[in-house]
Amino acid sequence: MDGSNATSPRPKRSRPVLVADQIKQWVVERDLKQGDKLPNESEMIAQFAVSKGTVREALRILEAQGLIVTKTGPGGGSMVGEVSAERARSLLANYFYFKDLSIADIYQMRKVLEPELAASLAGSLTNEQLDELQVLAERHPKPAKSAEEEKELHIASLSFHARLSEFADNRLLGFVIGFMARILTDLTVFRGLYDPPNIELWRKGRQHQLQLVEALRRGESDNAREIMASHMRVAEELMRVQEAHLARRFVGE
Amino acid sequence: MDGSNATSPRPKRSRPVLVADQIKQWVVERDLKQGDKLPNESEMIAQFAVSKGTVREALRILEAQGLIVTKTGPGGGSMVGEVSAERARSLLANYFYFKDLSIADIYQMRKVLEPELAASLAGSLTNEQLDELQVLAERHPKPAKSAEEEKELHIASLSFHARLSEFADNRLLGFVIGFMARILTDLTVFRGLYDPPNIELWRKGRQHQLQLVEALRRGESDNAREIMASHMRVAEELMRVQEAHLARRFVGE
DNA sequence: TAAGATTTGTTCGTATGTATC
DNA sequence: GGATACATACGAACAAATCTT
Repeated sequence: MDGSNATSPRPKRSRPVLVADQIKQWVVERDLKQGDKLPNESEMIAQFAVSKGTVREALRILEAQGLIVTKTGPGGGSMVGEVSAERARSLLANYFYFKDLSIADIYQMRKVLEPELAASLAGSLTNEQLDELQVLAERHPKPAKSAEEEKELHIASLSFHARLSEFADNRLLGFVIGFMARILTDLTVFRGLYDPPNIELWRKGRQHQLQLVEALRRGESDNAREIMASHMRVAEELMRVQEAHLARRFVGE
Repeated sequence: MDGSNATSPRPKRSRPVLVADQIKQWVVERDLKQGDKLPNESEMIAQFAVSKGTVREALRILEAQGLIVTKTGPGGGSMVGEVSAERARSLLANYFYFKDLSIADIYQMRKVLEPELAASLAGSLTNEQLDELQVLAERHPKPAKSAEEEKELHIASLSFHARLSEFADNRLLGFVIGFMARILTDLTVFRGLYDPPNIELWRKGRQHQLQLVEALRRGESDNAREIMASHMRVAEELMRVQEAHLARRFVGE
């Protein structure tokens, strides 16, 4: 589950984190599953011989990591909870907050991972899933006329990839791709990464997504891989141009 | 930094997490960097008009995510902290705790990411770094004779990859590879993924690592990529055999 | 070394809120 | 609606850690 297997000289752990570790250990030892209940506060107070406040701080620690959820009322208390994908993405985004990834970094990975995902999804999606993807790809039939429209276009395109990543059988592959889509979305929202409009590239990008859905529908694995690879080359070009533009703005003013 | 941008109907947030969000916002608004100090407990109590216990729970939430560190004594208090790579790996591992990734899942990614890393590292490492990698690769010159020795061998091999990942310029690529090395190490430790000894494959694996260091030293990017690709094929075979063995043990007894 | 100041760490008692029956 | 079982929140006091002199 965790480990918290830090290094040697152990910098002194406060009682709440100690209690949190014990609770984690308690869960792992008993092999508890999602939804299984933990002892309530008063039992923990007795069990660990600490005060109410300390137990509560320990529970908040576990809650912040998404490991437990807590409900009030009779039959309430804490139970083992599933760490949601959204929470995992947020926690990981915190790690990269000060690392400032470049567009090039992200696309170095997208270029190899997205085609891999496309290939492994060919022929394994339901018609419902394929139709949903098609709807996502068909949005915004008109190329963007303004920077604001281009921003929307960009976010829409990323949501196509985000949704695709959720269909992955390989949860690790799906998570990493979804995480990158989220990072790029954040960049698009927070920074000005959406102008100037680049009609020709967007047209190609939309065509790629539609072609990809068709290839997936027909179960053409290699074809899907190749289409996605092309799509990534276009998308990278689009982002690269905008990154350069952004840099120019910063320097020029 | 975070977002916590959940979906619409908002399931009711307790006061500590509310305060934690406010503190986060406070940090982002002021663009605080690592090491910058936050207000102390009593100031926060006044600022947010909540009790000491509530403030402390909020601080534990942020601490659990690695966002702040807290010290006692004069000049103490909370400050913005760097989320360590180890903590980020632990938090992410929690997400995958119930997802049980297969060996195949992990190697689908390693096969494309590790060669990419190797290629991008060629010619950009210092002699010191290269020597350290060589030492790691040269450990265990004798093939394993027992299951226990094979386990050590496996962990040593993974630590080579973990160290390599820390040298990556691309922090995202480095993190994902390091995370996979950790997951595989955990599997090796917790489950019995190390016998029977497979001498021939291990010999090949060790040769690959030594060849890789040489290629990196000479700055041969394509060569490094190809060696790592071979290495991954061997490693996958090694793990695949052991996974089958493990499955047989579970069924057979 | 020792004393004092500062700030977090921990406990306890009490009261309030909330969901279930 | 009322009783019950549980978490939530507050406030005051004391303990421990750490810096300064």
